[in-house]
Amino acid sequence: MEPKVATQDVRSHILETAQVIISGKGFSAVGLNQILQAAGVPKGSFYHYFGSKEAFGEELLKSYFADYHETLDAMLSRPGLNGAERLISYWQTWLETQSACDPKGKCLTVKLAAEVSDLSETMRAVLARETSRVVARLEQAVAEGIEDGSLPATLNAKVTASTLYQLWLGASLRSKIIRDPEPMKCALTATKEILGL
Amino acid sequence: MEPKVATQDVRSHILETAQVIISGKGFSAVGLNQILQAAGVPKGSFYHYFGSKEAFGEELLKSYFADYHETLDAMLSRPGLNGAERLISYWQTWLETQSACDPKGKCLTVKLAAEVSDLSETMRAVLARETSRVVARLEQAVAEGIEDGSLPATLNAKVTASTLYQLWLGASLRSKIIRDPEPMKCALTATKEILGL
DNA sequence: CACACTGTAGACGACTGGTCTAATCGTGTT
DNA sequence: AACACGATTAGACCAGTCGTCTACAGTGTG
Repeated sequence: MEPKVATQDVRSHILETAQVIISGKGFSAVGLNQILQAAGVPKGSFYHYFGSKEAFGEELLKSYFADYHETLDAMLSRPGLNGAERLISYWQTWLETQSACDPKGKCLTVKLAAEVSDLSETMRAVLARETSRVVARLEQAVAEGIEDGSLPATLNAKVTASTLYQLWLGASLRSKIIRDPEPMKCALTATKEILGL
Repeated sequence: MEPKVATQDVRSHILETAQVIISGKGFSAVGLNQILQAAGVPKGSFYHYFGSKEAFGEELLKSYFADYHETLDAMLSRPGLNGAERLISYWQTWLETQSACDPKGKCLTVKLAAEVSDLSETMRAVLARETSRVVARLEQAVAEGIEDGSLPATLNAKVTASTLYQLWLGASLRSKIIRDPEPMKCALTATKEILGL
């Protein structure tokens, strides 16, 4: 017998299970059945926790980004490093997690952005809002790097953050296509170049 | 009554119709019925021309890239411009076509890469091969720019081409998410920067 | 005319999709 | 012990999926 879990945990358990599956197969291509079967939750329960598949997708993204922001902020606040080093450590981590096979760490933005943006307005809105927050946090980090002198003062923090985020989004996409981390390595080189390092 | 069309045209007609629909809704989310109804072609014909939905997807990508390579090559061969100008004109065009509403011009790579890469090995292979050809053509263009002196000789053609392609892939993705061409404008600025213009 | 062949036509099968209603379960109160 | 009531679930539901299959139209050839 499975250990009994509190009600809120069922919800999170569905979300966690789904994240792994969906980050692999996408949103439309995955049925509720598959997710619920994997989670060991009966189909009837789904609509007790979520209003619809779309609402569920929204929650999935929200919970994913909640984690993401936390990790991101931790990395960009790490003491003992200057601004430039903190930024590079972030992208170094990106490279590593996205190269690894572990589906748990795969980026949902890369996987779902194109598919979901034309499919669900609410899900797109979550992606828009949350990725903007990521870029804003990166912008802050760039500004800090300029402040502490580890980055050239000639940089425009906003544009630089945007550019780098886009570069890495695209690099991840291309790595996905060719099944090789080389594009992300290339992106890391370019990142250092752009940051004047 | 519809005008009678030659047999080969039915095949292309299906492909053209599908491209518009799929570049909007994605691959998994679109059913054969929808495509065939829009094209005015019965289901029986579909399986006469294509072995399966997946095989069809492969052909769709191939035909898309056939056009793409042609346009790309035309743009990067245009006489009267130096290497740098030809490159910029390509990205200027990218910005315009992807900002426009016309679904006919939407980039299938941006739309399908993430979805398809984990869904169909054969479709992924087409994407891998064809995007590599695009990058190779860009690399050649960068090399020409260095040759004719319109680009700095310090550039590494291969890395630069890769980086720029990835940057634009990501910029398009982010523009899709936030429904605003601003990321691509930012990419254009960054492109000029990277090219030393 | 008879035949073969290419392509059209769409009904059909087996199955899966998301959704919802109606019943069951669990727990706390009387 | 009996009840009530919300939390949870089983399973029906139908629309839609891809793919198959048979029937047939049109054309060119012998």
